[in-house]
Amino acid sequence: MKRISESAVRRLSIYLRFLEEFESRGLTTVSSDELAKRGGTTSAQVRKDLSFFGSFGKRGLGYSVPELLSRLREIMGLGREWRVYIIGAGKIGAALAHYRGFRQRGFTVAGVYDKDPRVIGTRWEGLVVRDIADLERDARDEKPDIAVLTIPPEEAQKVVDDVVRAGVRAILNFAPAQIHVPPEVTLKNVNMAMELEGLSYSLTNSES
Amino acid sequence: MKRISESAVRRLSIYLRFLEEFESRGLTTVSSDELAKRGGTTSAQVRKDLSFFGSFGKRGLGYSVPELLSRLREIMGLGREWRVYIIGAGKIGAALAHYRGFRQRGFTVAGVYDKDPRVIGTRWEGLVVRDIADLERDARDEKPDIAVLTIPPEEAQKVVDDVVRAGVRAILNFAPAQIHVPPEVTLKNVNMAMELEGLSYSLTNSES
DNA sequence: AGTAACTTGTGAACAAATTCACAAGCCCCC
DNA sequence: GGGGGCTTGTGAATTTGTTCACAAGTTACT
Repeated sequence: MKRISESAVRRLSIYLRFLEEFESRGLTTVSSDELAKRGGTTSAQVRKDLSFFGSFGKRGLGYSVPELLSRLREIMGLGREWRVYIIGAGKIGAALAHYRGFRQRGFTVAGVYDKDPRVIGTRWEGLVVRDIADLERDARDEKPDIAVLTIPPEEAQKVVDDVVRAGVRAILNFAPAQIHVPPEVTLKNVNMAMELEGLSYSLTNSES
Repeated sequence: MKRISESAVRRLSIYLRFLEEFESRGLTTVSSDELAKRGGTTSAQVRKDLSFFGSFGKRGLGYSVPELLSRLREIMGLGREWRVYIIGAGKIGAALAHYRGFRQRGFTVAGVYDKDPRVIGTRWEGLVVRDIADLERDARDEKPDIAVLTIPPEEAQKVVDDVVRAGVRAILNFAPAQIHVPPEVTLKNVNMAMELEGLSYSLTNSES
């Protein structure tokens, strides 16, 4: 199977969101053009993205909203529960745990870890904060699917090594650190500093 | 001037971070290969990215850390102060305001807004939370450079329209909503749901 | 049944981004 | 001052991603 680009996967996410909205509004079909307009892309792009996984539409008519929705959910792997460790009992982790779409899409917080002895043992978003020292052992045991890192950058690589050794296959990293993982592990970085710098760049270098 | 790609700007951010680290360790020169290894790219890529703005290196030697650092800072527009409105006095906004790198890179919180009457008027990260209804008027007055949106998706587009009308030229959007802005405004989206879905996708579709 | 109005799916053309590969420059040491 | 060992800067080649453009399928209407 040919590899789809990362940007295409992002677009699938966007289409999914619109389809959810369309469904809740009771619409039954949607055209590539409508999806494109809402998502800021072109209809050809939408069709190419979808055609990668099969042909789900009807010529002359468009796509069936419920069908495309269920196909996309399946493609994106949203049919099942994903168990997530949140490492770093801070504000970002809390925001994530609170986020409606998190549970809605099948993500469950299976454990929260921190290093600070004053925090360990306290309740946090309905869970008891565990000691980060036990992370690897617990992970071997509970086999979470995803680790979310919201800790200071200095400790990030060590923690990643721990969870990777324990078998975690996907990491969402909020620490402003460049993490290295073996090729079988998927790593996504979300870096606010980088986004801000991107804005700073475009504010500085735009002689539109 | 030819346009540099968005991914190239992101890489510049990464190089910048490493250079800061190298400087603090007292290193005076660095090669494209060292930057590449740390940043997960190739030396050719590093050189191409930098050559876009001029030639800062010395053949046989590499790049001078302090010089490249100051050049990159200048390129990225980090020499000055950027005034930021945070819209939505929630956890993500607080995480951002707390983030060391935020101030360090010249970003200052110039105002915090919320809609909730119970929150308006209270102190939040050293500032008094203002009423989101006054947003447009205040923005016309204070002319912030950047607006960070950490509010529910339903209200996001309206708020964006307000700040754009008031002259804001850059928006960092954490709301899981597709926002539309005129072409002269730079918009960056950070969408946790999307990142998680990306992980879900790769966990599902990896027969490595 | 025929026609008009749509919309998909997809090769082919195009554009953008990345990698290759190598001449040219620099430093150090003998 | 010449040679060896590095490293940059950059056109050219390659790979990857996007857009075009159109045949083919579908529905609705007469």
